Amino acid sequence: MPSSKLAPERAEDPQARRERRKEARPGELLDAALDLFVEKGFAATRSEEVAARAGVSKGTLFLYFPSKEELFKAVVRENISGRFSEWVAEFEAFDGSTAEMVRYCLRVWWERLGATRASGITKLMISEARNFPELAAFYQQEVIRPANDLIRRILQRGIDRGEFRPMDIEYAVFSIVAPMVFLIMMKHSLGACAPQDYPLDPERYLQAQLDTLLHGLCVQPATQGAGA
Amino acid sequence: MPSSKLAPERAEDPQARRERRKEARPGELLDAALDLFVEKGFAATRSEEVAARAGVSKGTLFLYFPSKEELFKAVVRENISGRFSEWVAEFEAFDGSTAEMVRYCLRVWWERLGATRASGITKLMISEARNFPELAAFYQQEVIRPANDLIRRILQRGIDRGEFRPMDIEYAVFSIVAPMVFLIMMKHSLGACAPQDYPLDPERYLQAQLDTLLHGLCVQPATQGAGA
Amino acid sequence: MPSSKLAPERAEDPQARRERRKEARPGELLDAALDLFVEKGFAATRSEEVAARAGVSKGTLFLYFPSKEELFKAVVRENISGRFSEWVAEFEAFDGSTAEMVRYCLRVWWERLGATRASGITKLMISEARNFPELAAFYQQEVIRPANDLIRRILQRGIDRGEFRPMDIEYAVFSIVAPMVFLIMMKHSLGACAPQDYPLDPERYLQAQLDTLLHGLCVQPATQGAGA
Amino acid sequence: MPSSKLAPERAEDPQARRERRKEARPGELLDAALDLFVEKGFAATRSEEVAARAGVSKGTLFLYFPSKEELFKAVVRENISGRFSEWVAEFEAFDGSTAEMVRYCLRVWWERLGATRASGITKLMISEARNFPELAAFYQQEVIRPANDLIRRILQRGIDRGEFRPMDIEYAVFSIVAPMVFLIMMKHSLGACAPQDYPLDPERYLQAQLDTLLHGLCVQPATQGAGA
DNA sequence: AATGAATGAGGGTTCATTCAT
DNA sequence: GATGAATGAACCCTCATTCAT
Repeated sequence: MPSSKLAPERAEDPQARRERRKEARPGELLDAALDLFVEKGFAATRSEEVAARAGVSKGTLFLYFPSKEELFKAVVRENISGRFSEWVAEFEAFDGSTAEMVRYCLRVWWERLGATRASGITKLMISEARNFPELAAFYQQEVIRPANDLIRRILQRGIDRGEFRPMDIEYAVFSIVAPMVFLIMMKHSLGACAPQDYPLDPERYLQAQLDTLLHGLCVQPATQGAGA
Repeated sequence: MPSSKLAPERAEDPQARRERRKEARPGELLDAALDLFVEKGFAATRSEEVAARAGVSKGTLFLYFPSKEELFKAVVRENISGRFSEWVAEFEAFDGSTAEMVRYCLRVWWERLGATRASGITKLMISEARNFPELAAFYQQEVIRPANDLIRRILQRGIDRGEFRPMDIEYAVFSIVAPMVFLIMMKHSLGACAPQDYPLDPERYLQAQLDTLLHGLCVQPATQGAGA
Repeated sequence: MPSSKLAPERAEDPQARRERRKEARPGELLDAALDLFVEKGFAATRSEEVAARAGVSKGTLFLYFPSKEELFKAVVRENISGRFSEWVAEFEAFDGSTAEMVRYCLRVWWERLGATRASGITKLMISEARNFPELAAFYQQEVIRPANDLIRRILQRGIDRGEFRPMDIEYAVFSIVAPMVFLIMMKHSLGACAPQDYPLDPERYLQAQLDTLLHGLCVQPATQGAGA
Repeated sequence: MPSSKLAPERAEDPQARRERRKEARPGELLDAALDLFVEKGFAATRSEEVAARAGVSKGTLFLYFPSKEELFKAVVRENISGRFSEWVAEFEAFDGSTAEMVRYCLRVWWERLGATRASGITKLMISEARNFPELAAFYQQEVIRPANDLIRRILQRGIDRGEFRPMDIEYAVFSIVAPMVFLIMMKHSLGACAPQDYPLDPERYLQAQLDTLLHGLCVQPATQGAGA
């Protein structure tokens, strides 16, 4: 009877497959839930739909997650994996100009996050933060702070090397973050609703943002703060 | 003893009070609805709660607004789109440099929208767009399109007058929109959860964004697109 | 002040008109209610609509009729005016053959009842009888019994004069009543819904019913009851 | 001591009982719905009441029928239109004279529909048609059209075989339909209120209608249309 | 008498959650 | 563990009825 366990490489017997599936269950459910939460928001996602997409019954979902809220929390926590350390290292080894670094930053961000399913987490988090304050705190700590730190260091590098003008670094960080967040929100919300009204081409968008970001709108560097 | 307080100007004509109430009702309901929609989202806001907060019964709400969706639209019109024409006129009469115009734009936007409760509508709409396509379309038409048009015209003016460098206007619009949307999202989402983690001072934020926006990060206006 | 009452022929003063209207109110309300009850049934008729059609406010309706049910009862009672005595006299004076009498009966019925708004009462009564048993009893007594009596006498005359074959008079009455009731029901229900599906021409309908009624479907008078 | 009653045939497999219940549910619900629709009308029948009568909760009803309208349609299909094909086949195989066919038609109709609870559907439909146009259209298509077609063919057969006189077939159909509809209306409307006033014996009623239908009232087949 | 703003009990429908199997 | 039938609390919206004016 346990012979099947002794012959792992042979044709799967159903018992074994079942065991493996059992362990995979939570992951499959979280996967399905991520998609649906991102697409429809927390309230509008039906538990049954999550279960169906994961290929199990409604009851099973509640076997693994005691409530829809807990499922949501698990989804977010599961998907906020800090890959920041790796990126930080990358940027520390970066060699070019800081302007190039900023360009690289947005490009990399888009490729590794913005364009992937993970961007849905950002959208989700921003949309539902008020309903899940503990998650929001978690997200703040795990994602936002490290990201801001990284960007802050890039800006500081630019200033230190005389490439960037002096600036209010703390808030200038948002000059880089805002375009990214905005793109994600568009992609997952209004842009997903009526694509014809938002023909948002990410490449072109990022290019335009970078141009503004690095050089501003004005022809001549005007005296800062003038007229404000 | 507080009789003077009870009849301050003249004896209230009860008919008049009733009439006043009737005229005040829509406003009171819109007020309550705005608060609740922003606080809990469209779907999670119960009609009865809106009515209760306005001090009337459930049925009364539907005397003034035929459905929850129409109530939402009325909230949007009352707080945002109904005011565009006035703002557009203001900008058409604007006399200074286009850089000043952009500064003025963000400042006015912040004072009249961003800083008010109405800004919650934007957050709400972006969060829930996918669940309410009809509302999203309405918002797109009534708010987003006019706003984008206005900004596009400002940018065009800058270019025409030789104040702004040539640019991809269609997408440069987002350079102005993104900082505003980002501020709103922070204010109503993560920022509303843990204000201590986001000591976001709007004035300082806007100042920093404007600096980047107009002059970019770099010391020297680099050749556009170079180094990318 | 009461001068207006003394000068009835002069231009109406509003007070007088109001007085007259006041007396006409119940009738106008019953009138409006009849139309709507016939058209939409009791449950689906909204009180406010009745009031509106009568040109008064919702509140006024309840001034005259304490509830929708009472209004309904009043509508039916008001419209069941027995004009039977007059018709009975007419038929007693009838001179032609009894077959002609039957033809005359259906034609007269159609002209004076079936084609008029009064037919709505029949539809209404049959539709709502179960919900208003007292009205049903009233209708039975005031309308159905006299009508059946009249028809029974016509049939008896035919038999007595050797024009009609012997028959189960009590039930043969329905041979005349059924086509009339059926026409009314069609006219006010399914036929009013999808006229294109029921191109019911009353004249042609009555003609066809009379043909069957008087001569039957068979070519030869078969032996009665054969094969049954 | 009544243990034998508790396990009459064999020990119930609980799974089997549950399965059986699931399969029985739609039927039980349709049953309850038929009763209530007939008794109170479509609009006045509350979903919860249907569920309660079937011994389930409100929610369960909507597990089996997506809406009250669909429930009604299912009731009609279950009780009327679903049985037409079988009846049509019966008539196509009919061998006797067409007069016998008509007699058979009314008798069968009475036994299988008129005398059953399902006849209430007809009354209901006629009473409420104007309020539920979609249901009316459904009923027209699923019930009335097939029934009329069948009757039309019977009449045509009579004419073709020289048994029936030439006639306005389209309208002669009503000569057969009207007595049936009338009987139903009496049974479910006025007759259901005050049975003592309507001692309507269906057998005798149908016999009398058939006599008139086949042979008319007159002793001699008069020249058609004469005297009108 | 007349008004019409306000009420609030329902009714159809949804869906997270439970639990017998 | 897994299932999915069943539940029932909500939620949006309607409309007969009331009552202050």
